[in-house]
Amino acid sequence: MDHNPEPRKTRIQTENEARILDAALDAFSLHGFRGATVDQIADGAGMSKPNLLYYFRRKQDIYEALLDRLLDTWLEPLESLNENGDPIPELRMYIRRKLEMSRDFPRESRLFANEILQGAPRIRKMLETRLRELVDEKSEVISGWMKAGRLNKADPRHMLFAIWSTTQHYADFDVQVRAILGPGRGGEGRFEDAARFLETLFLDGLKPRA
Amino acid sequence: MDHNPEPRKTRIQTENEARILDAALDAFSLHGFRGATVDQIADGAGMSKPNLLYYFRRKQDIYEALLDRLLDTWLEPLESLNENGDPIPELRMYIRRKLEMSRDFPRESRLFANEILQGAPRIRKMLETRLRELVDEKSEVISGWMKAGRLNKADPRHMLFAIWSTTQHYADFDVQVRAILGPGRGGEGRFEDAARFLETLFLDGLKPRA
DNA sequence: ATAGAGTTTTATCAAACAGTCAATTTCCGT
DNA sequence: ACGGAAATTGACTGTTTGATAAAACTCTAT
Repeated sequence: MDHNPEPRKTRIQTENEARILDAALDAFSLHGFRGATVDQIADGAGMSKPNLLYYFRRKQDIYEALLDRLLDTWLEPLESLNENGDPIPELRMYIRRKLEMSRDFPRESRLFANEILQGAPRIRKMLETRLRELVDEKSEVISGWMKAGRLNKADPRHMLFAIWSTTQHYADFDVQVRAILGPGRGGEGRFEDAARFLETLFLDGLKPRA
Repeated sequence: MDHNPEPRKTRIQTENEARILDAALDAFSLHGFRGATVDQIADGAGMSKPNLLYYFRRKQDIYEALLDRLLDTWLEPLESLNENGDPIPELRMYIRRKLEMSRDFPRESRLFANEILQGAPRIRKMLETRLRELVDEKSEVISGWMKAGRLNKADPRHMLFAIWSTTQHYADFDVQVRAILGPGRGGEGRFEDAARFLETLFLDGLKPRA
């Protein structure tokens, strides 16, 4: 009755798939799906193109495997926004974690940015279902906090957009950020500066209290 | 003595260059430099590929002409930030204008986003010189406002990053924004909702006043 | 050690690609 | 209306690209 539902992976298979996906992340995050080439990925993974295509039969398969694999990681911080926590620390934590993801996984951020920039042809469905439901759910939570007077009243969805955009900016626009901050301010400390600024912005805003 | 410094442009030349640049903006903003093809652009411009290449000899020339042409437009709102104005209205105006640019020129925004995402190989120099100097100058203005107690103290450069990222998000991540807001909230009104939210965020923040 | 699955390589293909060229057609000032 | 400049076209080139086939090699469980 066992019709071989999950072919067991060999050591080599596991290793090579990992190398391929890593090289593919480099290529796709930098050039987008169309701009990246299989040769480039094979080169980065240190193997011949036909050998790469032995593991992933089509270029598209590599790309989709990457997106699949990264999706959960990407949404996890929002998923763990806790309705029963204090709004301010919850928000602070969410912003901090999103910023850390930009610092630690910039390629992943750029991969998603590229995909969405190009019209999200391969994850449109996911955006309209899974992501939308998650945002709907968490928007209710935030809305509840606002109605209880524990947060200023504002559109919770646009609030999430603002958190995403400001934090992901440090991965997606890294080149620009570093060009502007220069070698001094643009070093490793830039993420702490960003964290400090974003905390001020999201909690207090910029208008001095009268 | 006249060694033909600026060959006069004919009517057809003017028209065709405009059509090409428009079609190129479609293509490059959606697929990036490497992902867009000359055939695609020629098709969009309604002419044959050799004819297109009669006006721009290389693909790269079209791309660079686009970037050149759009740069001034793109930086203009920041350039017109007025040191002698009131900080709050100045900020409000700047955010509003940047948001309007996302609404009215989403392709231009995506073109720059693509270029920077891909490491800014063709505008790196400009980022490190012209843009950086502009930001330095305006950061001083903002810093002055903060020192005078007319704005909360915060890093002015990261403040600009926040304004850029939140406003451009509505152009660059438009697909995602619309997927999440749905047909109801995602209609034309989304920019007014965004404007309202961003004003609340940047001026008051989210923490209720004690 | 060996058989067979698993892996890698060489050789190759057709399509897509950026760009060229010579020949033709259209435009426009006189 | 006409002559020369400007514009357009079809046919083509060399290269890159994604993908395939089959042969050769390597690993591993027995």
